[in-house]
Amino acid sequence: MPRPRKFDETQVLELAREQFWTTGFAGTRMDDIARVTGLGKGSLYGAFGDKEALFHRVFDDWCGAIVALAEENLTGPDEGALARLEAYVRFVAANTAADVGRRGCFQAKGTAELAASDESVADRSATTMRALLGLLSREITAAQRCGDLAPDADPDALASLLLVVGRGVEAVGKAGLGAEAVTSAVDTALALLPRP
Amino acid sequence: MPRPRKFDETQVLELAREQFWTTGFAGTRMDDIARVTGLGKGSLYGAFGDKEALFHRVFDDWCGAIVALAEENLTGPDEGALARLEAYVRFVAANTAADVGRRGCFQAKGTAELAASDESVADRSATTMRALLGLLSREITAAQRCGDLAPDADPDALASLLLVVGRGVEAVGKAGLGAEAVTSAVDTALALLPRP
DNA sequence: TAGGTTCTGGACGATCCATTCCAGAACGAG
DNA sequence: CTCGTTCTGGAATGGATCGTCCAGAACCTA
Repeated sequence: MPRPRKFDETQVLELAREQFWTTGFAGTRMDDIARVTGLGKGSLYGAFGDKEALFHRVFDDWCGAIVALAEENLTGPDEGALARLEAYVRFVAANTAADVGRRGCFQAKGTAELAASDESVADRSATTMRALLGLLSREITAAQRCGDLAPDADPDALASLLLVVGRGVEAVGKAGLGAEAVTSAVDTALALLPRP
Repeated sequence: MPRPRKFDETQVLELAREQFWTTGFAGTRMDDIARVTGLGKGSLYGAFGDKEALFHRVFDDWCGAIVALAEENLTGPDEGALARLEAYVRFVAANTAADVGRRGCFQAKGTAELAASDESVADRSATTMRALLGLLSREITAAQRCGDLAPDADPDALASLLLVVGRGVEAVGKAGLGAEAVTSAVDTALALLPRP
């Protein structure tokens, strides 16, 4: 009869993610993961496979969470679409502005470190970008339907811009540009959206 | 009488940078640097100090080059300011669109990996962002003077937006979003700049 | 040519690190 | 309570890696 595991997998994965987020894939040792989770390495390897498998696991989970959060925030009646778009982009910017330790986004950092050499990370990142683009485009189309955005504007183009702005503020925030410039860029981008 | 060095320092630094660019700081071994430069480790350590010192050297040089290139492209008579701004942002996007290996920008990747833990990298990144912001703002002001951009628009806000767009396209390109979306975002951003 | 000084490269030492191993413990069915 | 099975943790293994060391070579002046 199998003995059940003693630890909470969800919590262990969260702690592992935080460590990978802070020190990157190559810069994190399995001893670090063991220390922050309180588990022995035998348990970590038994439960999650090797270091790479664990990283893929937490990275995939995080990418999924990002998309789920965007979907949650970018769904509703047409009338509220523009407000939701603005709130979402401001939310992304606020996260960056609040990031005084300049840790940056886990998804962006994992991508920066590994996308060129790890196909799994590369694919997952691309899938995530396309999903976010799709959600933004859908919401822009909704805003256009109820007359809050210019009906002749290309929704995919505007979606690309908003995605790029979201990712750009994360990048410049991580690089050390002040919160004021970050907020300013977002306000400007939103103010420039074409109205009817 | 001192014996001159046998190797070309500039070339060695360039090769070292390429290796750090490809595999990151933690993911690069000094043996890798030795291999791609053709030097022994005794020579590397003798000439450049330790691994961290070498990384700082090539990172600082690269940040300087980025700013110098931007300054070169964002200088001239007022009449050409808007064209230079557009060309510069398109140039940044074109680099991203052409990056099929998804290597991304060395400065962005170094920042992503190390800014949270390495003060020297953090400072250099912040300085670079501020310099780029200043150059963009100056050029926007020039475009406003000759009537190509709305004179009442806040140049710093527009500069923040263009910087964020430049960094954002690099981030989404690295993440795997297609060249079409990248180009689209840039075209849209430039099209939305406020004209008189 | 000789000699003083510096450069060179790769073996080496010390430490690091991913992963395995296994004795002991925990679990639950019979 | 017993016993079969799985879990656990941390020592051990084997290889990795940073940085040092030093014999030999290269350089250049006298």
